[in-house]
Amino acid sequence: MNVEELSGLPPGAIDHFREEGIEELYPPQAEAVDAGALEGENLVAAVPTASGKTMIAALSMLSAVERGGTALYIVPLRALASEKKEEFEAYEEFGVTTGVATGNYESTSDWLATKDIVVATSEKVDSLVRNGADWLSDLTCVVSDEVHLIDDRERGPTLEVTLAKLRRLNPGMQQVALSATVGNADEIADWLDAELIDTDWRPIDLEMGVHYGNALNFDDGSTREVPVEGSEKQEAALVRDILQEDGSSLVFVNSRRNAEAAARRLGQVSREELTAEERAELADLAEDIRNDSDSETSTDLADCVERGSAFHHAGLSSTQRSLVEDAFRDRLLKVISATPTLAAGVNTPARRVIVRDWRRFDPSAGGMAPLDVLEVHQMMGRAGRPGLDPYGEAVLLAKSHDESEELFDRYVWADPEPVRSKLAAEPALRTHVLATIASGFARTREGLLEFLEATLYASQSSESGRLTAVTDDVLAYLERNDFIDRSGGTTGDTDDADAGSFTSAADLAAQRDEDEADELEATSLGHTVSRLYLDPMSAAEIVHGLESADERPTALGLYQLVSRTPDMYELYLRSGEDEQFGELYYKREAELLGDAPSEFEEERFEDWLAALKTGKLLEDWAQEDDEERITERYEIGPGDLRGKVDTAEWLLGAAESLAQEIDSEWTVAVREARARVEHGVGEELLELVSVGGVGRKRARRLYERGIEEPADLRSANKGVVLDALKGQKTAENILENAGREDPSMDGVEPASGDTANPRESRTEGGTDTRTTAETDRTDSEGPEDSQSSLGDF
DNA sequence: TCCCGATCTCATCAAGCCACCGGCT
DNA sequence: TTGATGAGATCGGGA
Repeated sequence: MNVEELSGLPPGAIDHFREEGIEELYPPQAEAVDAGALEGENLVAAVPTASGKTMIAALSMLSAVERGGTALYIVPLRALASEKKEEFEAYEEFGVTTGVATGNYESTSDWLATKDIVVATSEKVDSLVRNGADWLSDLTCVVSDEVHLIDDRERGPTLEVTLAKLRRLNPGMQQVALSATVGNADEIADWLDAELIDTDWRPIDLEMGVHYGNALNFDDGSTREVPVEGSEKQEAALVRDILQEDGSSLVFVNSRRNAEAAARRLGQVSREELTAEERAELADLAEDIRNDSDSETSTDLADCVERGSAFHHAGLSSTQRSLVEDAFRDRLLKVISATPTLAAGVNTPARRVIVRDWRRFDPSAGGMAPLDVLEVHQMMGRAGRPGLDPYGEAVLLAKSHDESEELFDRYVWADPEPVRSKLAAEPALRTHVLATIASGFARTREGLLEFLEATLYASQSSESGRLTAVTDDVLAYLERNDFIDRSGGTTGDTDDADAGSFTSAADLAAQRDEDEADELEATSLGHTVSRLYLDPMSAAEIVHGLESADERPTALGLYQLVSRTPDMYELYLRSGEDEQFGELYYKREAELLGDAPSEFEEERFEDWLAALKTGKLLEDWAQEDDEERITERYEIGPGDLRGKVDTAEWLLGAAESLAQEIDSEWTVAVREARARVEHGVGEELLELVSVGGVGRKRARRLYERGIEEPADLRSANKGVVLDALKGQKTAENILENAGREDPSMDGVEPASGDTANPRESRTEGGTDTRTTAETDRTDSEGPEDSQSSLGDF
């Protein structure tokens, strides 16, 4: 089918596609058009990655816009949201506008309402529903990308429930679901009342194979000699082999450490094939990586990159990740060793994909557990760059003949697992039941169960009792913690004396039969929790913690509190650290909020200490320890640090709202603790840091020179300011942001704080320029050198 | 006898990351 | 309840 034949698109769209080089539709795309993509029909497209799924979505959305509607595109990751945004923004040339809504993008609902296409993460959409964004009920087309993630234990239920809610809000809207090839795409199509497009078709061939010994055996029976020389690893031989044909490779491994080690080794291989020009470009790239953050991870990465090799995992900062991804797409980097982050993220195709580790440590399985077929296929699907490679190759590594056979059976010939809803689990329902009640989708228990009937879970499950049972447990939990009221029916103990205690939901299950016909209503607290997007269990923990504080909580106390909620990812204790943090615990026990578990409840006590570790990390950050020091001390990457800080910021923001809600007297303490994490500064710098352009380092330098608040910036000696801020441009910007009338720095010389008297160098008449003798610290060092490191306790 | 690389032993540790609000290191 | 890694110990060959 030729693009010319398409009808119902905005004028200019077809020209745009042709300019992009699109003339013919791929078969799955043509099939989608035949199935009514342009006429608002529901579709499920289960096709391999890079087979033009986005085009199917684009055609549906554009035709919906042309009919006067608006479209929503739901993605699983922020990074994908930005990627799609870039892609859709090109439609502006024919008048179709695009906006993005994710946690870190601007998100005023009014602004989004003006856009034709909105790209958002599933959580963001869920949050928008909870906060009652009106425009959501005007949607005429919703696309969900990577729907197979409904299978995910943590995040799948969110997508599932959100889709159900959007359907309820807009009964007539078009639903388009894009999925990897999965075992039961037909079930998903049934659930969504959609036409199914299920195909293995790919724009370029994918050959799958297993390397064993000196040979690479493909699924079509062909063989290729790839000898392993000396003591080198299989992946090294495979990377060299394809590199000699000027092809790139992607190596998937099962841990960060393995990714880094492999990248280091593969750098030996890739460096041999670099041109002088490439070396120079790589050196620049390495420099960018070093500049992005001070940490061992960055240095290691930069060292690899200079040789044309890189590693990629969640410990990298997002900047570093995109630097690596872009350079790989530009063929500058020859090989990336990655954890599964890369398979799930933005598009980074390679000529050859090597899945080195097909097992991953899984404590619940008691050892190494094989990866899902779906996951391995997702990695293999990264092989082959359309337009660049004649075909893609996906290779598994075997160390024995038996393993080779096993890998063929298990992954090459095998079909992916079916997608199964994970909704009927207590943690998932806890949050979604509350949200469903709070946002008015259900007002009674029956209404709630009826709503849940519209989910994939209900359509898949044969035993309907389970969902009901878990729902009842969850309702009891929510009521006990004062998030919902049940009236009309028999309500258990209504005085809520134990609102803050965490009675297990199961304990209360016994009373479920008594109150079948009751009405459900979220309490004011419940509404707040729902809107804040907190797990109710996190909220209960925070509320309880705040209520149990007799004195103003310290920052560490609050940091540990939010760190022990289920919404914070755990930082595990390494060997020996239980003692280290045990000591810290005894030293600072008084600061911690709520009841510590007994030391004899080993597991819970470990969790408590792990939360203390995370809390301490946040405290270090808020005491201006620098990145390098923290990443080293806690053995984490810059990406982890920023992730923790980000999450803490969010949770403390939520905690502040909760504190207000329960009339806690510690609201200000929470706000301050939050601001300190946000900016990574001590209390005394909070004022300064509120000025645009002033971060933790600049604030500290200004403060050391006696400039302690924004007002001081307006009156301070310019020479001193320039000395603190180095760059003239920076200094001018900051003065302007601080509201200074004459921010110009023309002709101003830096007045070195410790040698010259700032008042002499210029007569601006700063009010408070008492420079101190302690200014001479290096920028990278925190001010608190006395701040003990962990080893010092 | 010294030095350097190869080999062995042993302890250690293990994927990912979305969400409030509002403004920007 | 697995297995790759890396640090440190040990070994061995060449000069």
